[in-house]
Amino acid sequence: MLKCIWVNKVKIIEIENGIALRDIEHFDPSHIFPNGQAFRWSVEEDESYTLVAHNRVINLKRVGTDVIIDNTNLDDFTEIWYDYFDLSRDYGEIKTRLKGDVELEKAMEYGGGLRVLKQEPFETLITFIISANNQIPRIMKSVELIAQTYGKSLGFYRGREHFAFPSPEVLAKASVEEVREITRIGFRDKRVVDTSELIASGEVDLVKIFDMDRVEAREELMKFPGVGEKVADCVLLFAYNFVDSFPVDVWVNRIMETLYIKEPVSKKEVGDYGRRQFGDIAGIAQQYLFFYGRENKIGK
DNA sequence: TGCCAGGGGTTCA
DNA sequence: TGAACCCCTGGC
Repeated sequence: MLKCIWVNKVKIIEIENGIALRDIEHFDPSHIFPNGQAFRWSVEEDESYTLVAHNRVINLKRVGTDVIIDNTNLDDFTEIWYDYFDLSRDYGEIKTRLKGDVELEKAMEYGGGLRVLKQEPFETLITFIISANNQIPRIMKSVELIAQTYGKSLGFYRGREHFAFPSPEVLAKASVEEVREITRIGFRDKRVVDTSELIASGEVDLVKIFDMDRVEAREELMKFPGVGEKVADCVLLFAYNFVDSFPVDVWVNRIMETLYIKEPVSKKEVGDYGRRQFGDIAGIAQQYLFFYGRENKIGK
């Protein structure tokens, strides 16, 4: 007899080597992953997405009105993936609140399956330090090389060996020269090792940041070398679930100038505008606009 | 073929 | 405030 549970209005059914989220709305892996919030996923030939996180490898695919998650079970879903995919949040209600904004309506129509992931803080911090003045394919390659070199093997899935992201302790002990040589992260090498050291030594506590308000948490994150305003805002949004955080990169800058502000302004002004305009869900609005704007090259 | 600009920013002067 | 920064890719 296959087990079936309900979690917050979502019906989850145990299937062979995985689970099915039945009739689930606002959840499409092809909107969630290519949006630059995560870097440890890959597209398979059958257009499903394989993800490495929390020392596990899972595979997701939208099939009709369901989302199929392979290589997992009900326990992992309730303990890990429910939070990871931000399933306690009512995206239907958020979309209703954002209605009336013409640009956002177009963006939500385009990327309606987006969700803001709640990723592991250390991995998110390091990957966004690597993202500075970098490009997504290269970031993904570097992060994979870090995992292969310093992380433990998670075994084979779909013919490939996968590796966990290493701990701060392991990365703190790595030599800067070796990190540069192996992972191709260039001048970001020292920032990655030094940040790992600050965490491994206990000088900065990533767990404590969960108890801070957004402004305080942002200041704390900016203590790390390689973390400026943009990287801090990304970590707040994608790891700590501060959905009022509004990261402004070159794309968001262009998109906001083109669709809303109608004149060139500084990144800081764009950030202030976004938070003022979209309030406590600014980060989610940012994700819809980013996906829509980048895929359609708005402002470029 | 080979050169050059530019990229999900941050740091240092 | 502005240049420099690793490395890689796409455009010419």
